[in-house]
This record gives sequence, C-alpha cells and structure tokens, in this order.
Amino acid sequence: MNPDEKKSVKSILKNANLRCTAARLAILDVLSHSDTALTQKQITDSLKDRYDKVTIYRTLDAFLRADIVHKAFYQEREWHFELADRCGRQQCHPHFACRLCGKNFCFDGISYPIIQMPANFESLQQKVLIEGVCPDCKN
Amino acid sequence: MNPDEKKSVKSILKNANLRCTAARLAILDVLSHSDTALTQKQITDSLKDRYDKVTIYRTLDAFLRADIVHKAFYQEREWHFELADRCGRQQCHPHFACRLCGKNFCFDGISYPIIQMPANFESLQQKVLIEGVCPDCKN
DNA sequence: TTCTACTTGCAACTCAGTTGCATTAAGCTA
DNA sequence: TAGCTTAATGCAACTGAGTTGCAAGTAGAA
Repeated sequence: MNPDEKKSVKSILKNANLRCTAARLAILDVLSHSDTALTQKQITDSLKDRYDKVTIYRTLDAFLRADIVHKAFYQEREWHFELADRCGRQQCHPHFACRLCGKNFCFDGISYPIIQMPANFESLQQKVLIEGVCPDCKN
Repeated sequence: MNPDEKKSVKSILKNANLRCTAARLAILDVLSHSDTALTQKQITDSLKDRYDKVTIYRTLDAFLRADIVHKAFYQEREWHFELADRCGRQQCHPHFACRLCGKNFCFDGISYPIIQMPANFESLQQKVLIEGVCPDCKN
C-alpha cells in the first residue's frame, strides 16, 4: 500500500468508528486490489495466514455493518465479499459465476434498470447473479 | 392432491426419467402449493417429518438436475428452492427478502430486461435478489 | 411374481461460519 | 510517554446446513 492509499484507507476506518489495526488495513488492501469478490479463504490465503479466520470473519462483519463491504453473492457454500464502493447504494453491479469452473467476474460496466417495488415494499439493495459459462470454459 | 394434479405431476417425473415415489410426489405437492421458495427445513416441516432430511436433499438434487426445481436464493445460511416452471429459462422473477423479519416473497409479476453479456460470456440463468423491508415490518 | 436398479433411512461426517474467553494493543488522557 | 480503558485478536470448541456410505426397501419392467 502506498502512503496515499494508506491515508485514505485510514480515513475510511476512522469515519466508521473502527480502530485502525494491521488486520483491517491488510484486508482492505486485499479487497481493493482484487477485481473479483473474495471469500474468507481467499483473503486468508492472500494474507499468507497472518490472521486467524475468526479475525477475518469478524473484520468482514464490522465492515458489513459499517457499509464498507457487502456480500456480493453466495456460491459453492461460501460468501464472496467485495468493497461496497464498487456499487451504487440501491443496486450492485451484476456478478457472473461460471457453472463449469466456478470462477466469477464483476460486470462493473453493465447497468440495469432499478426494479420498481410493489406497494409498501422498500428496496434497500438489489443484486443480480448471472450463472453461465465463462470465456475460458467455452473452448 | 386432486387426481388431475397427480396425473400431471407423475408425467413431470416420467419425462425426467425419475421414479414416481411417495416422497417425490409429496415434495412436488408442497412446492407447487407454496407461493414462496422453500428451504429443506420448511419442506420437512410441511411433510410433518415423514421423510428424512437426506431424502429431501437428494430429491431436490434430482429435481435440480432435471430442471424441475431451481435454487431461488440463499438467505440466512439456507438455500430456498422453488419450481422451475415459475420462471423463464433465461431469467428468474425477482425475489425479495426482508432484512428485518427474514420473510421472503416472489415477485412473479415483475419483469426486468435480460442483461446482455460481454463478448464470449454465455448466460444460462439470471437471478435478482432484492433486500429490503417488507410491508409488515414497515410499521 | 421375480428381478434389478433406483430410492430411502440411518449414522456418521464435512466444513463454512460462530461463540466464549483470555490476551493483546489502539488510541485517548493527563 | 506512561497509564488506562475498551475494542480487537487468537485459540479452542462449537453449530448446523448440507453430504456421504451403506444396508434395506421398493418402483416398475419382464
């Protein structure tokens, strides 16, 4: 993490009333440099087992409550987490999961209309998951 | 189940090359009379524990492979299953999950445009999950 | 009615995610 | 900058949805 990144990451934590710890900085760093949503296991691996899985889960939970990350989608018995600022508040960009290899992709660039609610329903967030076959598996 | 329903359900199983057993008829019956997607536990409860949870899971798995049911969404550590004929092949109707009470709803009537894929990605199914607050919890 | 392959139930398992508790450390205050 | 308070961390043990192996039961074809 370069000094500028570190500064902005620290202010994210400060704004959320979260202490600035090595684990949190490291997890934010991993998430911000990934172009896909990550599972606890992938984060733990990226950090070379420097932190206990409980720490990862609790950190993600704190981030979830502070709206710093969100649960992008659930696949093969694991949640995939990603930075919340990758999405609008009302709706998240679509995610694509390959049924053959399990790999997943964020379709950042692709937007879709916000779905209108029936009377008395309040929408907080809308998520789209597309299941299909990725380019690598099509051959 | 009335005789007509039974007949049509039997033909569904026959077409899928699945034996027509009491458990399968019962599970199809429960799913077809529910207006929300159901978890294994809810199905087991509806059937008053007449069948083992392994039977429910294996039956749902057979139905999944035969495209008779599909996994509608994942919430609070459980998959919710619903009859596949409730949706189009390419996309499923949106599901709504209440963040407060956990109750969920199928928005059968609401459609949304099919999301176009980037080059070389093949879409098999598109699912939308809306998280929010349901009418009962708004008061 | 017989036979065989598919289905079911039971017991034991797997493993992502959670909880309790003792220890450590962030960061505020004087 | 030392001391203090409280939040964060690590470890061990747990939870429970979903899975697996295997023996026993049964659908349905012959």
